[in-house]
Amino acid sequence: MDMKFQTVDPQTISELLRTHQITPTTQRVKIAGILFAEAAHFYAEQVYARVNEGDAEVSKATVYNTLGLFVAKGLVRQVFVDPGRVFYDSNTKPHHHFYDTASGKLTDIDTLAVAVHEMPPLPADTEMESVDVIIRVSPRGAKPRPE
Amino acid sequence: MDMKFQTVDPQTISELLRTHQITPTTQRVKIAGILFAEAAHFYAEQVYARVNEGDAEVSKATVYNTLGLFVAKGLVRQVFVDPGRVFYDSNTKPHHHFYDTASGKLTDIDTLAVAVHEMPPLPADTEMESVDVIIRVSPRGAKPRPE
DNA sequence: GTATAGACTTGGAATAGTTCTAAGTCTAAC
DNA sequence: GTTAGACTTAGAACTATTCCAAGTCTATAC
Repeated sequence: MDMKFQTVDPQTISELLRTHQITPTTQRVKIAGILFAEAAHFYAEQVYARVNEGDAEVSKATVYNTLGLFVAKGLVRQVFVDPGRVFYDSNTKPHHHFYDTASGKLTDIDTLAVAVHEMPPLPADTEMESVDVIIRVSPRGAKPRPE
Repeated sequence: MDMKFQTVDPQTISELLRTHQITPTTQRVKIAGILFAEAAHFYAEQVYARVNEGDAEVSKATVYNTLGLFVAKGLVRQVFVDPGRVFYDSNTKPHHHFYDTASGKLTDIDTLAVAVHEMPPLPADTEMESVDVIIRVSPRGAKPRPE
């Protein structure tokens, strides 16, 4: 069976899932195949569209369940840049993002290129989970707001 | 440090709105009064609840319209930290945020406390709009990945 | 092999936040 | 006092996501 977008060996994917305590079902392997095939950022709807492009048949509920599971297991991470649309990022190495507000496109920024220093004291009795840096950009010349 | 929900002089607010090319209507002044009364972060639902606490009567549509208008005019800024819930921040000075993922509380971080240096090259033909740094925190000892 | 329990998947209904729409109200200018 | 245009409104519509109850699969016990 050939899957259009999947360029990652299903065997490899299954192992990846297993190392994250995820039982590799058919649907999960397909979804992971899409997420890890290329360094891109997807939202649920896109994953749903891609996974059902060929002869595959995966329900929307399963796409959401699976993405949620992957997040819980630390396989992918969520990026919030847009109201009401969660991006899923399969790059788990620490990095940041450009967000083109006009096109809605997310681009990675290597952590080496941006440095946050002098971390401020955290609120009392809390521990840090993550540091997200989002640099919003827009096409040059397109003035977002008149002065 | 505890200050109750205080009101800002409507006269002052009207002037503030006018300097931002916003006609100060009754509803807009009330909403701005809430936003600027204290240094807090609100989402639409909270503004709607507050503005209707007394005898006021402002519709949900107007709350959304007004918040959108304020954003467009640069009076407040949106913060995206949570899927499907936009925070509105009346602090327009450059600053960043702590986000407590357990309580959903946003806290300001002065830019002086965090510095992003070595800005990476922007994607071609784009210009920067903003740099948002969000440091996610959770109560110490809490299960890192809630289900 | 068959039985079975628990995990997984499913379509569709439900929900939440937000936007849209079309009609009504207010206001400033004439 | 009319009127045009800006503003507000209730409720419908919309979108992303979650929930639910029922059905399917799969690994293990026999």
